[in-house]
Amino acid sequence: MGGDFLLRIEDTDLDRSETRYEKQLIEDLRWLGLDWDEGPGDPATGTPDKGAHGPYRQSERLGIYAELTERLLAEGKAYRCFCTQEELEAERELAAKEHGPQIYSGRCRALSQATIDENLAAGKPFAVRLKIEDRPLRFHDLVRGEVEFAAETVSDPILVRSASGVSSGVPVYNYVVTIDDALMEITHVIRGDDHISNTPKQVAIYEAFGWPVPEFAHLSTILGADRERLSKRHGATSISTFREMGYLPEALVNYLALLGWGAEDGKTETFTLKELTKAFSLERVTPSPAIFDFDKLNWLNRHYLKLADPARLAALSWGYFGDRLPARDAAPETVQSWFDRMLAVLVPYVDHLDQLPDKAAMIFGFDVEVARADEENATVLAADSARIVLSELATHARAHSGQVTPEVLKAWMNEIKAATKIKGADLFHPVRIALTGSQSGPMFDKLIPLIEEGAALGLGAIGVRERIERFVGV
RNA sequence: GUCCCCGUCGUCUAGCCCGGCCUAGGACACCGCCCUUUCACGGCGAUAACACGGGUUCAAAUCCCGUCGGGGACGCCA
Repeated sequence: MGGDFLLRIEDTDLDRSETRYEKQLIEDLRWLGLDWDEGPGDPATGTPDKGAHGPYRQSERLGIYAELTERLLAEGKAYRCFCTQEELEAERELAAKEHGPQIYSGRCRALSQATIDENLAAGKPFAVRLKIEDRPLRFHDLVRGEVEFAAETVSDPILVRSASGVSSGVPVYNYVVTIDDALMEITHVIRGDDHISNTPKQVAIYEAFGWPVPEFAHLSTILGADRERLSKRHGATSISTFREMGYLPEALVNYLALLGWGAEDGKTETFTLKELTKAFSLERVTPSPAIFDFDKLNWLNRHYLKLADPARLAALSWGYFGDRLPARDAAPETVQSWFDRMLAVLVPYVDHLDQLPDKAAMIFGFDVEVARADEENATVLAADSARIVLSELATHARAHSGQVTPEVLKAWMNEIKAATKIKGADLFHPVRIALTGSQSGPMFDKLIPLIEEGAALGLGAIGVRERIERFVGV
Protein backbone atom coordinates (compact mmCIF):
# COMPACT_ATOMS: atom_id res chain seq x y z
CA MET A 1 0.00 0.00 0.00
CA GLY A 2 1.13 3.51 -0.67
CA GLY A 3 -0.23 6.95 0.17
CA ASP A 4 0.37 9.80 2.58
CA PHE A 5 -0.01 9.48 6.31
CA LEU A 6 -1.38 12.51 8.15
CA LEU A 7 -1.39 12.68 11.91
CA ARG A 8 -4.36 14.52 13.36
CA ILE A 9 -5.04 15.07 17.04
CA GLU A 10 -8.69 14.61 17.94
CA ASP A 11 -9.08 16.63 21.08
CA THR A 12 -12.64 17.92 20.97
CA ASP A 13 -13.45 16.47 24.35
CA LEU A 14 -12.45 19.23 26.70
CA ASP A 15 -12.36 16.98 29.76
CA ARG A 16 -10.54 14.01 28.35
CA SER A 17 -7.83 15.52 26.24
CA GLU A 18 -4.52 16.36 27.83
CA THR A 19 -1.22 17.11 26.20
CA ARG A 20 0.35 14.08 27.84
CA TYR A 21 -1.97 11.82 25.85
CA GLU A 22 -0.83 13.49 22.66
CA LYS A 23 2.79 13.04 23.68
CA GLN A 24 2.21 9.41 24.55
CA LEU A 25 0.52 8.77 21.19
CA ILE A 26 3.34 10.35 19.26
CA GLU A 27 5.92 8.45 21.25
CA ASP A 28 4.11 5.15 20.59
CA LEU A 29 3.90 5.77 16.85
CA ARG A 30 7.56 6.67 16.68
CA TRP A 31 8.52 3.56 18.62
CA LEU A 32 6.55 1.40 16.22
CA GLY A 33 8.48 3.01 13.41
CA LEU A 34 5.40 4.63 11.91
CA ASP A 35 6.31 8.03 10.59
CA TRP A 36 3.82 10.52 9.21
CA ASP A 37 4.08 12.83 6.23
CA GLU A 38 1.97 15.59 7.74
CA GLY A 39 1.19 16.43 11.32
CA PRO A 40 1.12 18.95 14.14
CA GLY A 41 4.12 20.86 15.37
CA ASP A 42 5.08 21.32 18.98
CA PRO A 43 4.06 24.65 20.53
CA ALA A 44 6.45 24.04 23.42
CA THR A 45 9.49 24.06 21.18
CA GLY A 46 8.04 26.29 18.52
CA THR A 47 8.20 23.58 15.88
CA PRO A 48 5.72 24.45 13.13
CA ASP A 49 3.11 22.13 11.62
CA LYS A 50 4.33 19.90 8.85
CA GLY A 51 2.14 19.75 5.74
CA ALA A 52 -0.38 21.79 3.81
CA HIS A 53 -3.60 20.63 5.50
CA GLY A 54 -3.13 22.11 8.97
CA PRO A 55 -3.77 22.92 11.64
CA TYR A 56 -3.72 19.31 12.78
CA ARG A 57 -5.25 19.69 16.22
CA GLN A 58 -9.02 19.84 16.19
CA SER A 59 -8.93 22.28 19.06
CA GLU A 60 -7.18 24.67 16.66
CA ARG A 61 -9.79 24.20 13.93
CA LEU A 62 -12.90 25.35 15.76
CA GLY A 63 -13.32 28.37 13.49
CA ILE A 64 -13.50 26.15 10.42
CA TYR A 65 -16.22 24.02 11.96
CA ALA A 66 -18.29 27.00 13.10
CA GLU A 67 -18.28 28.48 9.62
CA LEU A 68 -19.39 25.23 8.02
CA THR A 69 -22.15 24.80 10.57
CA GLU A 70 -23.51 28.24 9.66
CA ARG A 71 -23.59 27.12 6.05
CA LEU A 72 -25.59 23.97 6.85
CA LEU A 73 -28.02 25.95 8.98
CA ALA A 74 -28.47 28.57 6.26
CA GLU A 75 -29.11 25.90 3.64
CA GLY A 76 -31.67 24.18 5.85
CA LYS A 77 -29.68 20.98 5.98
CA ALA A 78 -29.21 21.28 9.70
CA TYR A 79 -31.49 22.65 12.39
CA ARG A 80 -31.46 23.85 15.98
CA CYS A 81 -32.72 21.36 18.53
CA PHE A 82 -33.98 22.79 21.81
CA CYS A 83 -34.83 19.45 23.38
CA THR A 84 -33.54 19.00 26.90
CA GLN A 85 -31.69 15.93 28.17
CA GLU A 86 -34.79 14.94 30.13
CA GLU A 87 -37.03 15.12 27.07
CA LEU A 88 -34.63 12.99 25.06
CA GLU A 89 -34.32 10.49 27.87
CA ALA A 90 -38.10 10.16 28.00
CA GLU A 91 -38.22 9.55 24.27
CA ARG A 92 -35.67 6.78 24.57
CA GLU A 93 -37.54 5.11 27.39
CA LEU A 94 -40.75 5.19 25.44
CA ALA A 95 -39.03 3.66 22.41
CA ALA A 96 -37.62 0.89 24.54
CA LYS A 97 -41.01 0.12 25.99
CA GLU A 98 -42.61 -0.08 22.56
CA HIS A 99 -39.72 -2.19 21.16
CA GLY A 100 -39.10 0.44 18.56
CA PRO A 101 -35.77 1.78 17.31
CA GLN A 102 -34.10 4.19 19.72
CA ILE A 103 -33.71 7.20 17.52
CA TYR A 104 -34.52 10.85 17.92
CA SER A 105 -38.04 11.72 16.79
CA GLY A 106 -36.89 14.83 14.97
CA ARG A 107 -39.55 16.98 16.54
CA CYS A 108 -37.42 20.15 16.41
CA ARG A 109 -37.07 19.78 12.66
CA ALA A 110 -40.35 21.50 12.02
CA LEU A 111 -40.17 24.33 14.52
CA SER A 112 -41.62 27.54 13.11
CA GLN A 113 -39.32 30.50 12.66
CA ALA A 114 -41.34 32.32 15.30
CA THR A 115 -40.73 29.59 17.88
CA ILE A 116 -37.07 29.49 17.04
CA ASP A 117 -36.71 33.25 17.43
CA GLU A 118 -38.61 33.11 20.68
CA ASN A 119 -36.38 30.37 22.08
CA LEU A 120 -33.28 32.18 20.94
CA ALA A 121 -34.46 35.42 22.52
CA ALA A 122 -35.19 33.55 25.75
CA GLY A 123 -31.61 32.28 25.71
CA LYS A 124 -32.66 28.63 25.54
CA PRO A 125 -29.68 26.38 24.88
CA PHE A 126 -29.73 24.47 21.62
CA ALA A 127 -27.74 21.81 19.85
CA VAL A 128 -27.36 21.63 16.09
CA ARG A 129 -28.58 18.48 14.39
CA LEU A 130 -28.21 17.26 10.84
CA LYS A 131 -31.39 16.50 8.92
CA ILE A 132 -31.15 12.90 7.68
CA GLU A 133 -32.80 12.77 4.25
CA ASP A 134 -35.26 9.99 3.57
CA ARG A 135 -33.12 7.79 1.37
CA PRO A 136 -30.84 4.83 2.07
CA LEU A 137 -27.33 5.62 3.24
CA ARG A 138 -24.79 3.48 1.45
CA PHE A 139 -21.06 3.20 1.55
CA HIS A 140 -18.38 0.92 0.23
CA ASP A 141 -16.25 -0.94 2.70
CA LEU A 142 -12.99 -2.43 1.47
CA VAL A 143 -13.22 -5.36 3.84
CA ARG A 144 -16.99 -5.91 3.95
CA GLY A 145 -18.28 -4.77 0.60
CA GLU A 146 -21.42 -2.64 0.23
CA VAL A 147 -23.13 -1.67 3.46
CA GLU A 148 -26.55 -0.02 3.55
CA PHE A 149 -28.61 1.57 6.30
CA ALA A 150 -32.25 2.54 5.89
CA ALA A 151 -32.81 6.26 6.65
CA GLU A 152 -35.44 5.50 9.28
CA THR A 153 -32.91 3.59 11.36
CA VAL A 154 -30.55 6.55 11.53
CA SER A 155 -31.10 9.27 14.10
CA ASP A 156 -30.57 12.94 13.20
CA PRO A 157 -27.06 13.28 14.59
CA ILE A 158 -25.96 16.08 16.90
CA LEU A 159 -23.35 18.18 15.13
CA VAL A 160 -22.71 20.81 17.74
CA ARG A 161 -23.22 20.50 21.47
CA SER A 162 -25.66 22.87 23.10
CA ALA A 163 -24.54 25.86 25.08
CA SER A 164 -26.57 28.51 26.69
CA GLY A 165 -26.64 31.91 25.07
CA VAL A 166 -26.04 32.85 21.50
CA SER A 167 -22.71 31.13 20.97
CA SER A 168 -23.01 27.53 19.94
CA GLY A 169 -20.97 24.94 21.78
CA VAL A 170 -18.17 22.64 20.71
CA PRO A 171 -18.79 20.37 17.72
CA VAL A 172 -18.85 16.62 18.29
CA TYR A 173 -16.35 14.03 17.12
CA ASN A 174 -18.47 12.41 14.43
CA TYR A 175 -18.97 15.75 12.78
CA VAL A 176 -15.47 17.14 12.94
CA VAL A 177 -13.71 13.97 11.77
CA THR A 178 -15.86 14.02 8.73
CA ILE A 179 -15.08 17.64 8.02
CA ASP A 180 -11.38 17.09 8.63
CA ASP A 181 -11.27 13.93 6.53
CA ALA A 182 -12.84 15.83 3.65
CA LEU A 183 -10.75 18.97 4.00
CA MET A 184 -7.55 17.00 4.49
CA GLU A 185 -8.39 14.97 1.40
CA ILE A 186 -8.40 11.65 3.19
CA THR A 187 -9.14 8.92 0.65
CA HIS A 188 -9.26 5.89 2.96
CA VAL A 189 -10.93 5.89 6.35
CA ILE A 190 -9.54 2.89 8.21
CA ARG A 191 -10.78 2.24 11.73
CA GLY A 192 -12.34 -0.25 14.12
CA ASP A 193 -15.64 -1.88 13.26
CA ASP A 194 -17.25 -0.24 16.26
CA HIS A 195 -17.51 2.75 13.91
CA ILE A 196 -19.67 0.99 11.34
CA SER A 197 -22.87 2.40 12.75
CA ASN A 198 -21.37 5.89 12.83
CA THR A 199 -20.62 5.68 9.16
CA PRO A 200 -24.12 6.34 7.74
CA LYS A 201 -24.23 9.55 9.75
CA GLN A 202 -20.89 10.58 8.36
CA VAL A 203 -21.98 9.69 4.85
CA ALA A 204 -24.96 12.00 5.36
CA ILE A 205 -22.56 14.77 6.37
CA TYR A 206 -20.43 14.30 3.24
CA GLU A 207 -23.59 14.40 1.17
CA ALA A 208 -24.92 17.51 2.90
CA PHE A 209 -21.75 19.37 2.01
CA GLY A 210 -21.59 17.86 -1.45
CA TRP A 211 -18.22 16.27 -0.77
CA PRO A 212 -17.11 12.97 -2.27
CA VAL A 213 -17.52 10.02 0.07
CA PRO A 214 -14.18 8.24 0.72
CA GLU A 215 -13.46 4.53 0.84
CA PHE A 216 -13.99 2.94 4.22
CA ALA A 217 -12.30 -0.05 5.75
CA HIS A 218 -13.64 -1.32 9.06
CA LEU A 219 -11.23 -3.60 10.82
CA SER A 220 -12.54 -6.24 13.17
CA THR A 221 -12.26 -5.97 16.91
CA ILE A 222 -9.39 -7.61 18.76
CA LEU A 223 -10.68 -9.83 21.55
CA GLY A 224 -9.07 -11.32 24.62
CA ALA A 225 -8.78 -15.06 25.28
CA ASP A 226 -12.25 -14.96 26.87
CA ARG A 227 -13.69 -13.52 23.65
CA GLU A 228 -14.36 -10.24 25.36
CA ARG A 229 -13.00 -7.02 23.97
CA LEU A 230 -9.38 -6.48 24.89
CA SER A 231 -9.11 -4.59 28.13
CA LYS A 232 -6.83 -4.06 31.11
CA ARG A 233 -7.73 -7.47 32.48
CA HIS A 234 -6.06 -9.14 29.51
CA GLY A 235 -2.64 -7.81 30.34
CA ALA A 236 -1.19 -5.37 27.90
CA THR A 237 -3.52 -2.92 26.25
CA SER A 238 -1.39 0.08 25.44
CA ILE A 239 1.53 0.16 23.06
CA SER A 240 3.77 1.41 25.84
CA THR A 241 3.02 -1.66 27.94
CA PHE A 242 4.46 -3.90 25.25
CA ARG A 243 7.49 -1.70 25.04
CA GLU A 244 7.97 -1.85 28.79
CA MET A 245 7.69 -5.62 28.73
CA GLY A 246 10.54 -5.78 26.30
CA TYR A 247 8.77 -6.62 23.09
CA LEU A 248 10.52 -5.44 19.96
CA PRO A 249 8.50 -3.00 17.83
CA GLU A 250 9.08 -5.07 14.70
CA ALA A 251 7.54 -8.08 16.46
CA LEU A 252 4.46 -6.15 17.55
CA VAL A 253 3.94 -4.59 14.14
CA ASN A 254 4.35 -7.95 12.45
CA TYR A 255 1.98 -9.66 14.87
CA LEU A 256 -0.69 -6.98 14.57
CA ALA A 257 -0.54 -7.21 10.80
CA LEU A 258 -1.14 -10.94 11.03
CA LEU A 259 -4.21 -10.41 13.19
CA GLY A 260 -6.87 -10.21 10.53
CA TRP A 261 -4.70 -10.42 7.48
CA GLY A 262 -2.85 -13.11 5.57
CA ALA A 263 -0.22 -12.87 2.88
CA GLU A 264 -1.14 -13.67 -0.67
CA ASP A 265 0.83 -16.91 -0.71
CA GLY A 266 -1.07 -18.02 2.39
CA LYS A 267 2.19 -18.98 4.06
CA THR A 268 4.62 -16.14 4.75
CA GLU A 269 4.32 -14.84 8.29
CA THR A 270 7.37 -12.76 9.05
CA PHE A 271 7.50 -9.31 7.54
CA THR A 272 9.62 -6.27 8.17
CA LEU A 273 7.80 -2.94 8.19
CA LYS A 274 9.13 -2.29 4.70
CA GLU A 275 7.92 -5.65 3.41
CA LEU A 276 4.57 -5.08 5.06
CA THR A 277 4.00 -1.74 3.37
CA LYS A 278 4.49 -3.55 0.08
CA ALA A 279 2.59 -6.74 0.76
CA PHE A 280 -0.29 -5.46 2.87
CA SER A 281 -3.63 -4.86 1.24
CA LEU A 282 -6.96 -3.91 2.79
CA GLU A 283 -8.77 -6.18 0.36
CA ARG A 284 -7.18 -9.17 2.05
CA VAL A 285 -8.17 -8.14 5.56
CA THR A 286 -10.56 -10.57 7.22
CA PRO A 287 -13.86 -9.25 8.56
CA SER A 288 -14.17 -11.61 11.51
CA PRO A 289 -12.94 -10.68 14.98
CA ALA A 290 -9.59 -12.03 16.14
CA ILE A 291 -8.39 -13.20 19.52
CA PHE A 292 -5.11 -11.78 20.70
CA ASP A 293 -2.66 -14.65 21.18
CA PHE A 294 0.35 -13.92 23.35
CA ASP A 295 1.93 -17.26 22.41
CA LYS A 296 2.20 -16.23 18.82
CA LEU A 297 3.41 -12.74 19.66
CA ASN A 298 6.06 -14.34 21.84
CA TRP A 299 7.12 -16.59 19.02
CA LEU A 300 7.54 -13.61 16.72
CA ASN A 301 9.36 -11.66 19.39
CA ARG A 302 11.81 -14.54 19.90
CA HIS A 303 12.27 -14.62 16.16
CA TYR A 304 13.22 -10.92 16.03
CA LEU A 305 15.29 -11.21 19.21
CA LYS A 306 17.47 -13.73 17.37
CA LEU A 307 17.92 -11.35 14.47
CA ALA A 308 18.50 -8.22 16.53
CA ASP A 309 21.85 -6.48 16.71
CA PRO A 310 23.61 -7.35 20.03
CA ALA A 311 24.46 -3.73 20.78
CA ARG A 312 20.83 -2.76 20.39
CA LEU A 313 19.72 -5.58 22.69
CA ALA A 314 22.28 -4.56 25.28
CA ALA A 315 20.98 -1.00 25.27
CA LEU A 316 17.39 -2.19 25.55
CA SER A 317 18.08 -4.75 28.27
CA TRP A 318 20.37 -2.92 30.67
CA GLY A 319 17.60 -0.93 32.31
CA TYR A 320 15.67 -4.01 33.41
CA PHE A 321 18.39 -4.77 35.97
CA GLY A 322 17.73 -1.60 37.93
CA ASP A 323 20.26 -0.94 40.67
CA ARG A 324 21.74 -4.41 40.41
CA LEU A 325 24.02 -2.91 37.79
CA PRO A 326 25.71 0.48 37.62
CA ALA A 327 24.41 2.93 35.04
CA ARG A 328 25.39 1.71 31.62
CA ASP A 329 27.48 4.70 30.56
CA ALA A 330 29.21 4.64 33.94
CA ALA A 331 29.95 0.92 33.82
CA PRO A 332 33.55 -0.18 33.15
CA GLU A 333 34.25 -1.74 29.79
CA THR A 334 34.85 -5.10 31.50
CA VAL A 335 31.34 -5.10 32.93
CA GLN A 336 29.79 -4.09 29.62
CA SER A 337 31.54 -6.83 27.76
CA TRP A 338 30.58 -9.39 30.41
CA PHE A 339 26.97 -8.17 30.12
CA ASP A 340 27.03 -8.52 26.34
CA ARG A 341 28.21 -12.12 26.58
CA MET A 342 25.62 -12.86 29.24
CA LEU A 343 22.90 -11.53 26.96
CA ALA A 344 24.03 -13.73 24.11
CA VAL A 345 23.61 -16.73 26.40
CA LEU A 346 20.36 -15.67 28.05
CA VAL A 347 18.30 -14.02 25.33
CA PRO A 348 17.40 -17.34 23.64
CA TYR A 349 15.68 -18.26 26.90
CA VAL A 350 13.25 -15.35 27.09
CA ASP A 351 10.06 -14.38 25.29
CA HIS A 352 10.51 -10.71 26.08
CA LEU A 353 13.33 -8.73 27.61
CA ASP A 354 11.79 -8.01 30.99
CA GLN A 355 12.23 -11.71 31.82
CA LEU A 356 15.98 -11.27 31.66
CA PRO A 357 16.75 -10.39 35.31
CA ASP A 358 14.89 -13.49 36.39
CA LYS A 359 16.98 -15.68 34.08
CA ALA A 360 20.14 -13.83 35.04
CA ALA A 361 19.58 -14.87 38.65
CA MET A 362 21.50 -18.04 37.82
CA ILE A 363 24.54 -15.93 37.03
CA PHE A 364 24.29 -13.16 39.56
CA GLY A 365 21.73 -12.97 42.30
CA PHE A 366 22.18 -16.62 43.28
CA ASP A 367 20.32 -17.43 46.49
CA VAL A 368 20.58 -20.79 48.24
CA GLU A 369 17.37 -20.36 50.18
CA VAL A 370 15.34 -19.53 47.08
CA ALA A 371 16.87 -22.42 45.19
CA ARG A 372 16.03 -24.89 47.96
CA ALA A 373 12.52 -23.52 48.45
CA ASP A 374 11.52 -24.23 44.87
CA GLU A 375 9.22 -27.23 44.88
CA GLU A 376 10.58 -28.96 41.80
CA ASN A 377 14.13 -28.45 42.99
CA ALA A 378 13.25 -29.92 46.37
CA THR A 379 11.91 -33.05 44.69
CA VAL A 380 15.14 -33.55 42.80
CA LEU A 381 17.26 -32.79 45.84
CA ALA A 382 15.39 -35.27 48.04
CA ALA A 383 16.68 -38.25 46.06
CA ASP A 384 19.51 -40.29 47.60
CA SER A 385 21.50 -40.03 44.41
CA ALA A 386 21.29 -36.26 44.62
CA ARG A 387 22.71 -36.25 48.14
CA ILE A 388 25.61 -38.44 47.06
CA VAL A 389 26.32 -36.32 43.99
CA LEU A 390 26.36 -33.11 46.00
CA SER A 391 28.56 -34.42 48.74
CA GLU A 392 31.05 -35.69 46.13
CA LEU A 393 30.86 -32.34 44.41
CA ALA A 394 31.65 -30.55 47.64
CA THR A 395 34.66 -32.78 48.20
CA HIS A 396 36.05 -31.82 44.81
CA ALA A 397 35.32 -28.16 45.36
CA ARG A 398 37.11 -28.15 48.72
CA ALA A 399 40.20 -29.70 47.24
CA HIS A 400 40.31 -27.11 44.48
CA SER A 401 41.72 -23.65 44.61
CA GLY A 402 41.36 -20.80 42.16
CA GLN A 403 38.67 -20.33 39.51
CA VAL A 404 36.54 -23.18 38.32
CA THR A 405 36.62 -23.59 34.56
CA PRO A 406 34.09 -25.62 32.55
CA GLU A 407 36.87 -28.19 32.00
CA VAL A 408 37.46 -28.53 35.73
CA LEU A 409 33.74 -28.98 36.41
CA LYS A 410 33.50 -31.52 33.62
CA ALA A 411 36.37 -33.50 35.11
CA TRP A 412 34.70 -33.49 38.53
CA MET A 413 31.48 -34.76 37.07
CA ASN A 414 33.18 -37.51 35.17
CA GLU A 415 34.91 -38.62 38.34
CA ILE A 416 31.63 -38.56 40.24
CA LYS A 417 30.03 -40.57 37.49
CA ALA A 418 32.81 -43.15 37.58
CA ALA A 419 32.82 -43.40 41.35
CA THR A 420 29.05 -43.50 41.95
CA LYS A 421 27.65 -44.86 38.68
CA ILE A 422 25.15 -42.01 38.79
CA LYS A 423 24.66 -40.45 35.35
CA GLY A 424 22.36 -38.50 33.07
CA ALA A 425 19.67 -36.36 34.60
CA ASP A 426 20.31 -37.81 38.07
CA LEU A 427 23.82 -36.48 37.90
CA PHE A 428 23.16 -33.29 36.05
CA HIS A 429 20.10 -31.94 37.77
CA PRO A 430 21.49 -31.74 41.34
CA VAL A 431 24.65 -30.10 40.06
CA ARG A 432 22.73 -27.59 38.02
CA ILE A 433 20.49 -26.71 40.92
CA ALA A 434 23.45 -26.27 43.27
CA LEU A 435 25.23 -24.09 40.76
CA THR A 436 22.36 -22.06 39.32
CA GLY A 437 19.28 -22.64 41.42
CA SER A 438 17.45 -23.89 38.37
CA GLN A 439 16.98 -27.19 36.56
CA SER A 440 17.18 -25.69 33.15
CA GLY A 441 19.40 -23.21 31.44
CA PRO A 442 22.29 -22.75 29.04
CA MET A 443 25.17 -25.22 28.71
CA PHE A 444 27.67 -25.21 31.56
CA ASP A 445 30.56 -24.23 29.35
CA LYS A 446 28.79 -20.96 28.58
CA LEU A 447 27.44 -20.41 32.06
CA ILE A 448 30.47 -21.19 34.25
CA PRO A 449 32.80 -18.53 32.80
CA LEU A 450 30.04 -15.93 33.15
CA ILE A 451 29.52 -16.86 36.79
CA GLU A 452 33.20 -16.80 37.65
CA GLU A 453 33.78 -13.60 35.79
CA GLY A 454 30.74 -11.98 37.37
CA ALA A 455 32.11 -12.88 40.78
CA ALA A 456 35.50 -11.43 39.90
CA LEU A 457 33.89 -8.20 38.74
CA GLY A 458 32.31 -7.73 42.13
CA LEU A 459 28.72 -7.44 40.95
CA GLY A 460 27.30 -9.42 43.80
CA ALA A 461 27.75 -12.64 41.88
CA ILE A 462 28.96 -15.58 43.88
CA GLY A 463 31.63 -17.87 42.42
CA VAL A 464 31.16 -21.54 41.68
CA ARG A 465 33.11 -22.87 44.66
CA GLU A 466 31.31 -20.67 47.10
CA ARG A 467 27.96 -21.71 45.65
CA ILE A 468 28.79 -25.33 46.27
CA GLU A 469 29.97 -24.61 49.76
CA ARG A 470 26.90 -22.62 50.64
CA PHE A 471 24.61 -25.14 49.08
CA VAL A 472 26.02 -28.27 50.62
CA GLY A 473 26.78 -26.50 53.86
CA VAL A 474 30.42 -27.17 54.59
C1' G B 1 -35.62 -4.15 22.15
C1' U B 2 -34.01 -1.91 17.13
C1' C B 3 -30.21 -1.72 13.49
C1' C B 4 -25.43 -3.38 11.72
C1' C B 5 -21.21 -6.74 11.45
C1' C B 6 -19.20 -11.62 11.94
C1' G B 7 -19.01 -17.47 12.07
C1' U B 8 -12.74 -22.82 8.41
C1' C B 9 -8.15 -26.83 13.40
C1' G B 10 -7.63 -24.69 20.79
C1' U B 11 -5.68 -19.74 18.44
C1' C B 12 -4.19 -16.59 13.90
C1' U B 13 -5.24 -17.68 8.98
C1' A B 14 -5.19 -19.77 3.15
C1' G B 15 -9.16 -21.29 0.15
C1' C B 16 -14.96 -18.33 -0.61
C1' C B 17 -16.00 -12.96 -4.87
C1' C B 18 -14.77 -16.44 -10.33
C1' G B 19 -18.50 -23.87 -7.39
C1' G B 20 -14.82 -29.28 -9.23
C1' C B 21 -7.32 -28.77 -8.68
C1' C B 22 -9.77 -29.33 -0.94
C1' U B 23 -9.29 -37.11 1.02
C1' A B 24 -9.28 -28.36 3.31
C1' G B 25 -2.90 -25.68 2.97
C1' G B 26 0.44 -22.73 6.44
C1' A B 27 1.69 -20.81 11.37
C1' C B 28 1.43 -20.58 16.94
C1' A B 29 0.30 -23.69 21.01
C1' C B 30 -0.07 -28.90 22.50
C1' C B 31 1.89 -34.06 22.00
C1' G B 32 5.85 -37.53 20.21
C1' C B 33 10.85 -38.51 18.23
C1' C B 34 16.00 -36.81 17.25
C1' C B 35 19.93 -33.53 19.09
C1' U B 36 21.83 -32.25 24.15
C1' U B 37 25.84 -36.52 29.85
C1' U B 38 20.09 -32.01 32.13
C1' C B 39 16.49 -28.33 30.36
C1' A B 40 15.66 -25.03 26.48
C1' C B 41 17.06 -23.73 21.33
C1' G B 42 17.09 -26.32 16.69
C1' G B 43 15.46 -30.48 13.29
C1' C B 44 11.61 -34.07 12.15
C1' G B 45 6.68 -35.94 12.79
C1' A B 46 1.55 -36.54 14.63
C1' U B 47 -3.37 -34.95 16.37
C1' A B 48 -6.79 -31.23 15.08
C1' A B 49 -11.57 -27.31 11.56
C1' C B 50 -15.59 -25.87 6.88
C1' A B 51 -21.57 -23.63 13.44
C1' C B 52 -26.36 -26.17 12.23
C1' G B 53 -30.59 -27.17 8.84
C1' G B 54 -32.68 -26.77 4.14
C1' G B 55 -32.21 -25.53 -1.12
C1' U B 56 -29.67 -24.86 -6.18
C1' U B 57 -26.23 -28.14 -8.96
C1' C B 58 -23.65 -33.86 -12.12
C1' A B 59 -20.64 -31.41 -8.12
C1' A B 60 -20.77 -26.62 -2.38
C1' A B 61 -16.12 -24.69 2.67
C1' U B 62 -17.30 -21.95 -1.81
C1' C B 63 -24.00 -19.70 -4.46
C1' C B 64 -29.30 -18.85 -2.01
C1' C B 65 -32.66 -19.09 2.35
C1' G B 66 -33.40 -19.98 7.45
C1' U B 67 -31.74 -21.14 12.49
C1' C B 68 -28.31 -20.76 16.23
C1' G B 69 -24.04 -18.51 18.31
C1' G B 70 -20.56 -14.26 19.02
C1' G B 71 -19.57 -8.98 18.65
C1' G B 72 -20.81 -3.83 17.93
C1' A B 73 -23.88 0.64 17.72
C1' C B 74 -28.17 2.86 19.56
C1' G B 75 -24.17 9.43 23.80
C1' C B 76 -24.81 16.93 23.40
C1' C B 77 -17.76 10.13 24.33
C1' A B 78 -13.90 9.49 21.04
